[in-house]
Amino acid sequence: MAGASFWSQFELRQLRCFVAAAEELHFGRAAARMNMTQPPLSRQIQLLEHVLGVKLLDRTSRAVKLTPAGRVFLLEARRILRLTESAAMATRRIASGEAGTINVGFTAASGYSFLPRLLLQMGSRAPNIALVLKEMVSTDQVESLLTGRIDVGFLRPPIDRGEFSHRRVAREGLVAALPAGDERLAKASLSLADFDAKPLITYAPEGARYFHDLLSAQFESAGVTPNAVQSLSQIHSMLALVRAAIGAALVPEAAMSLHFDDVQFRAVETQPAQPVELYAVWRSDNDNPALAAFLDQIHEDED
Amino acid sequence: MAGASFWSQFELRQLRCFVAAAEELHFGRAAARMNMTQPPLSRQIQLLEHVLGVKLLDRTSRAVKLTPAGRVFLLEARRILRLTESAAMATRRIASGEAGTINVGFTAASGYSFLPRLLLQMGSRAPNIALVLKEMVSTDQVESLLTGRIDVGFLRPPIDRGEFSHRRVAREGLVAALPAGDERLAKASLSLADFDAKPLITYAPEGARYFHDLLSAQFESAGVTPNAVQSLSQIHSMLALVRAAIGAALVPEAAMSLHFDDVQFRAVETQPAQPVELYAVWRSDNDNPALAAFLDQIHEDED
DNA sequence: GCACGGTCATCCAAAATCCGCATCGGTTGA
DNA sequence: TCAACCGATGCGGATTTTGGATGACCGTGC
Repeated sequence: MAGASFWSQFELRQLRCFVAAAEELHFGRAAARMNMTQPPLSRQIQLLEHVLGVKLLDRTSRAVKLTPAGRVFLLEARRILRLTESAAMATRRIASGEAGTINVGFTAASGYSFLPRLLLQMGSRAPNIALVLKEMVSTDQVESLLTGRIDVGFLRPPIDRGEFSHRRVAREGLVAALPAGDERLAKASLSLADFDAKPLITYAPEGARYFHDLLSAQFESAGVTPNAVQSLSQIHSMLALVRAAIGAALVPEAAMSLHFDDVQFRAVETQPAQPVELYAVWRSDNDNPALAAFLDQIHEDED
Repeated sequence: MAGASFWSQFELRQLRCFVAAAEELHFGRAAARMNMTQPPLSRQIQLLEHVLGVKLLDRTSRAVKLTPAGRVFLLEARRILRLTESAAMATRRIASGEAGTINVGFTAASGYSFLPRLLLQMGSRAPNIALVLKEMVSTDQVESLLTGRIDVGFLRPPIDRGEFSHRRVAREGLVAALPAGDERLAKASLSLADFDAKPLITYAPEGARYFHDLLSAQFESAGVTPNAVQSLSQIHSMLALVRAAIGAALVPEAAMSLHFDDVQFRAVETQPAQPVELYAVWRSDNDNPALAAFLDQIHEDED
């Protein structure tokens, strides 16, 4: 091979040598600062100049001066070196979980109360972890967890997949949403019997399987049969129908943060008292370091 | 020596290897792209990971994947490499004179006509050369040239220093500035005799030595003695006095671009016809590559 | 179930690089 | 004229890097 020494690119070592020399304007002192002797420093700078094809330092035996091109390159070199430092720092922070990005899936209902609290808490305790929120129903969350589109999902049971870990993050009770003028508003709290044979807006089994099954079980074990006048899957749509006095609805407590004119809420006694559960679910083999820091912030006692 | 291998810093070669591997997600192909074999590429990436203290690539014998930290570092690495390219490019352009910065000194009078034309021309023919303009009198320009505060000065003769090079860039005639109503306005052009014993605003020998000496010599060789009613060094101040009908003034043609109400100009015949000279002056040992490109744009025939 | 192909890590000898000592050439100031 | 200083260069030795051979591991297909 003819020694085609094509080093068309310089190295950071050369930049560091050059910056030291340009700042000291003295090869000996620059070499001392770089913990080496003067000859190798001279060579590194010669190499850099050769790669660039540009003379950076005007050196006489008595004085070292920057050329105009050297002045410009000094600024660039300092910027590059700063960038390498910050890149290393940023990457270490990502790896340590101190900073990072987490893609979060959540159901509409969890967005009413749980998620805002969580965001607030994350903002103060882990300000460098960015959360990318994606609203999707529970089944889509499972799919997205498997493909890695989200790191963690907030969803309703059941969670069956073996490759998932999960943690219950919230429990809440049911409340009745009643239209203005409903006679049950006179009571401070209701029992399931108060809904027997009364018009009730219920959950669609396809779009809101969890709430549908939950209410079905509750009413069955209480021996109560409400009059299902309509079934929907979105809570805010249900409240709109309540407002129109189509019937009552049973919604999770968190939905009380949705304010509708002429719709009022009353506690409902159930067995157990807080039957509505929300789980955080993530892949056990998720390697996002920020996820651990995130999960540290998720505890049920927050509710 | 205990092997205190403190390499707390990575090298660009490692970044290039990492970017190749991260883009190919295959060590063999990445090595081929880097014109080397797979083992050294593996080592470079291991070294990089060791320096950062962060695992960047998840490698099984079947697949290579970026870790979250690796994804972030890939962006940073690409940015650093882009920056090195553009830094080299920019520096080469500076060195070739294609781009750069030139500090330019100029006298107030040269700013009226010559400098605007020059700026326009430079803007179209050498758009990457930035001109930093500093107005100063000729003596200050000489001082600034010596200390390097300006690369080139536009000034009046004499230029005596041996370390300077110079080039005449403009010659122009003298014109008379006359107040409204002056009887000499009836003539199309004047001779120096028209100023004999008439009130004339002259140049101060300290602040405007060149014009003072020029006019003194002109009048003396013509055998004319005007009545010097006032002496100033700034042309626009002189024109203000002309407007107030204090007297006439002799100014370079370029000053005609200064418009004063009630001040009109008439050509004045002199010997030679264009006695006012402007020179570009620079240090012969100035190493600013942009200066050569700049001087290419400076020719007397522009006037 | 087993052989095979593919992939990345490791080992090791050879090559390349880098370092530092000694020295040179050129300049400055005494 | 000489001594001191500074950066460049030559050269021998230490260090690092390279690349072929090999190993370990894992899917795949027969």
